[in-house]
Amino acid sequence: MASIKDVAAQAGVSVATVSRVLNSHPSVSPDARARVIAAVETLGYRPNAVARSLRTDQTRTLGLVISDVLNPYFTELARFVEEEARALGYSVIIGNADERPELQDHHVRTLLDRRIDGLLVSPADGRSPLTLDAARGGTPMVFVDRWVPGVDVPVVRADGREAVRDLVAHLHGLGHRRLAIIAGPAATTTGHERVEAFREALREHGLALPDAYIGQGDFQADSGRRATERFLSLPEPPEAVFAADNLMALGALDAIRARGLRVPDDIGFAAFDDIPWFVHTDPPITAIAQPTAELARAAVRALADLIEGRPPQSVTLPARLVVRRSCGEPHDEPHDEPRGESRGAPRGEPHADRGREQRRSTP
Amino acid sequence: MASIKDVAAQAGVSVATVSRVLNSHPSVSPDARARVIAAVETLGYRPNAVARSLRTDQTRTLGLVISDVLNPYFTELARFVEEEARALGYSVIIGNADERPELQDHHVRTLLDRRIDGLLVSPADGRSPLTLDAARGGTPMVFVDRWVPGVDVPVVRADGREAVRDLVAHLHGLGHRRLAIIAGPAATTTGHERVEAFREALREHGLALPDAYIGQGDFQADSGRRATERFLSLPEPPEAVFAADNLMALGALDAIRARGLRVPDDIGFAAFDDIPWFVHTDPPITAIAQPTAELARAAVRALADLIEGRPPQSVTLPARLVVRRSCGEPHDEPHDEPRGESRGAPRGEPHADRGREQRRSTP
DNA sequence: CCTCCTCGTGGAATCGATTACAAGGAGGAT
DNA sequence: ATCCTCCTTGTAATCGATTCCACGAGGAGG
Repeated sequence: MASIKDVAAQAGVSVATVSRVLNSHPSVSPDARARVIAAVETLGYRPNAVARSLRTDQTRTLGLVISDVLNPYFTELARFVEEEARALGYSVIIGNADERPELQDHHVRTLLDRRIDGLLVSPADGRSPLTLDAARGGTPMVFVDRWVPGVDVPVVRADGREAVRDLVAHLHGLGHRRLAIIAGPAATTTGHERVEAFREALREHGLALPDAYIGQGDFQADSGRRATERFLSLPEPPEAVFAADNLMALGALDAIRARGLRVPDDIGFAAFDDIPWFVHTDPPITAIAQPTAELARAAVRALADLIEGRPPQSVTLPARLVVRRSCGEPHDEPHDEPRGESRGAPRGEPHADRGREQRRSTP
Repeated sequence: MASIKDVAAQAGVSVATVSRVLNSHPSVSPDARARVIAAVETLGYRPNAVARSLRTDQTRTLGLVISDVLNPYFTELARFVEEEARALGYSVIIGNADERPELQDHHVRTLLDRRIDGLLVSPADGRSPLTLDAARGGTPMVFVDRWVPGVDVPVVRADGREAVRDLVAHLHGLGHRRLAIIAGPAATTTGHERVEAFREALREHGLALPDAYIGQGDFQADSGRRATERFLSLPEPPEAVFAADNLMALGALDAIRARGLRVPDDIGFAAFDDIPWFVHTDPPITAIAQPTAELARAAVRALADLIEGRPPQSVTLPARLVVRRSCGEPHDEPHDEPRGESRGAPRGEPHADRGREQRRSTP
């Protein structure tokens, strides 16, 4: 592969001049510039990013460590992160922790070894010392979605408290009283925050959240399945189950279906994180949607600010409840309402069924 | 951040010795080795991968350019690719082309600039000259899933021909005669191969595939929606629709639902690519499943072979039909069969509903 | 006791860029 | 004509590693 020396030789100038042309430094004569450009063209030269990074001590690369690529929420996040980063002139390297702390460490280490300019982390485990060392060691870092309390790192996340309150009001309004939750790992903020928000919302309705109604999950489908099986085996099983992420929701649905039960007739159901498929499940699933694109953009901007020496901003955006049919039919709608063509969604709507959905802001 | 010089100074040896210890070169005295290791420890030294890459001319990194991260099939592929690569001592950088040729070019260029050791590509557009130039330019490359004919690059892919034939037999057996397909872009191999397989299978049953029954999609949900709307507006709409990937399937379901039609009663439905959610849709969707993990592993191994100078192997694995209920109830099963606990799947089954599924190999 | 090998070690070149510094030439002001 | 600027250019140092080569010490063999 051609190097800068080859270009210099071909253009009859020194490597310094070639470099100046490449970096659009002003003091290069039009003649030299033209000759360099021609040489670059004929040789098909592309600067070696590795060498450049070594010299300039910057890679124009961001690391993104997410907890689980197979989780559509994180996939979407990753996609928007890359988009915004590209707009700001950065590349993104994704590390998938698979909800395993040691894998998270592996990726953080690898990314640090590659001297990425900054790190976007959604910690699978807040206790990993490696990540915190990196932050203290001066690596620009921003937490997305999940964070670690007590560390001086900007946080970009969604606040589901209001939406959870709306959800509980919705469930309560439909007559459900025994409400259970499948929680994420306690080592993650999203793991216990969602439980606390749920517990608090229940209290507002004079309801308790017994331990038996808290399933310990790990944000993976299997744990949702197991927790739900346990719920259903209880002498007094819950009337509605709330899964704290969409993968555990998948597992929970598996378990409910395996029992031969029907949602919402036999049991109400809702999930955190909204994904396109929730419109097409049987029945469509009531979910709490996060503003993923905005989160991604805010996180990248905060990280870029940190890297480029501007003051970064922590951001918290509200999640919102999207009501569908998995908790029961709303009272004000007839049960066997005809579904004609007239109900078709207008063009441009991302999902046709959204016409039936009700969005809640505050009750 | 500490460099190799700092370690050398701390250990009282030269940088050469430090480097030898780091690369476990045999001729280092036990004493020196111990001092270096201690120095590395106290300084928290980690070798700079950028500098190392510049010198050794290898990055131990693979590039993976996929057509769309939001497509669960590719996400899964990416996950397994990273897993296998990690096992072989490589990192992976993912580039998401979003089905846009110019974005694919952007990522290929960026990855090449970073001097990745090899490239795994699922071409969004076979006509992109950049990718082919790279292949001819000597960059180790392997095509996954999609490929470009007439280029000397190993291909790892699934062959859906048999499974499509099984699907058509299944549809025919359920009485469907007017069958339509939502195709992917003609510029991709998977785009036209699936149509050809479908057409051929229809011919075996004496059925034709009129142009009106071929929807031109682009592997994105929206195109599936539009194609399906067009099908349903036909004077003689198809009795069953086959979507060539899971995202177009999502769009197609949106369109069917918007019309107030029911699957499978009003229209039969099937899709290429099986995803976990297909078990929980209304109704569960009959799909053609690809052996994603095996494809990913084979692709990474082929690429590693190429990089490390061994002869690489092209691999083609069969896809297989997974029958659920979206094409109609199988004749030999009662329609309103009771769903008791006895039908629950055994523990350990990834998805509970699989108990109901029938796997076909050949009709 | 001398020679030859082996082993451990350090010096220095190298990878491909960027950039500080010096130097040469052109042009304007005096 | 001389001096001073400004503009352009090249030489060489540098980033942090790896690795070739040379050198000295020490042991084996003659």
